[in-house]
Amino acid sequence: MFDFMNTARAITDENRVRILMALRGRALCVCQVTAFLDLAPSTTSKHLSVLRQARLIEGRKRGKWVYYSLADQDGSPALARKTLAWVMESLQDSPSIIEDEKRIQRILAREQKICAEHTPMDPEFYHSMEIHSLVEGEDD
Amino acid sequence: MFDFMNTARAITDENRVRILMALRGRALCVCQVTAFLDLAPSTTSKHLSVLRQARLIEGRKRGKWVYYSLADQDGSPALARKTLAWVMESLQDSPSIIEDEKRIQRILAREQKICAEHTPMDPEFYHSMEIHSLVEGEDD
DNA sequence: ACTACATTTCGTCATATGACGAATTGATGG
DNA sequence: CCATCAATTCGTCATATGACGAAATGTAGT
Repeated sequence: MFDFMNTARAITDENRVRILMALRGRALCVCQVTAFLDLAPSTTSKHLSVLRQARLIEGRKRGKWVYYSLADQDGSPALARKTLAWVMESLQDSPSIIEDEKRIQRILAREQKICAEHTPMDPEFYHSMEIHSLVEGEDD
Repeated sequence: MFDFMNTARAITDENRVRILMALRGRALCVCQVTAFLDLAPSTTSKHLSVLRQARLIEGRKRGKWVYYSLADQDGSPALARKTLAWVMESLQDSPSIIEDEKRIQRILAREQKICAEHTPMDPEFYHSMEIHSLVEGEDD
């Protein structure tokens, strides 16, 4: 019950739900999520922390940046997997989520012009271009 | 998105989740739910109102009493159905929920001694006597 | 070591939420 | 009609939550 309520509370906030949907099929670092949500970095960080504690997302450090992605299909508890499936299924056609996706695309494009290093380029990290194969390697 | 957040917020409260689980397979009136949760009637009423607005439960008036049951499989929106399925599936083995079930049984037994009319008896109302019939349809 | 930048932690503040009791509404039955 | 009981609505209060900025932490490059 505790775990369930913890998970339920994690998806109570609209910005956190937007983060989950934004992470479909890719990893984003905190500053990208911050730009996306247009919040203070500290606020974004807190949201990510809540989602991580609920085991809905995972963070991987890469140099200065921490990249967050949806929790691994296999490694995460059943509750987290079912919750993600429920959220994705419920919102994939939501107009505001589709708008968000466009917004993310713009942010990613802009970032690549300004600062190429920002997007991690090794294919090892990048098999998350499709929704199915979310970040696989696990080393910390 | 609005509907989704509304639904998500509805299941953020532990007492509301307990209500949903308590209503598996039966209808309960407000005073029974109140006894079950050990809350003030006004508080229970508010919780039920939130759940009903999220289309997760339905209320039917019977004389002085209002009986609440889980939302009908067919009549309710897909979001509500999926949400209920997710909650039921996630919590059906939870120890605290099993304890709750015992508590409900005690309340129902006691009530039947004191006031037999309290439990509605026509089969038309009782479409939900089994737990299974509520949770099983999970395809769309 | 020093600087720059990304991220996190912490303290604070405004608002949202859940609890209650009092008062209201609605139905039953004397 | 009036009393009674179930349920709801409303006002209030304490606490939880999400927002921010300031400060701390961590990493890379000079």
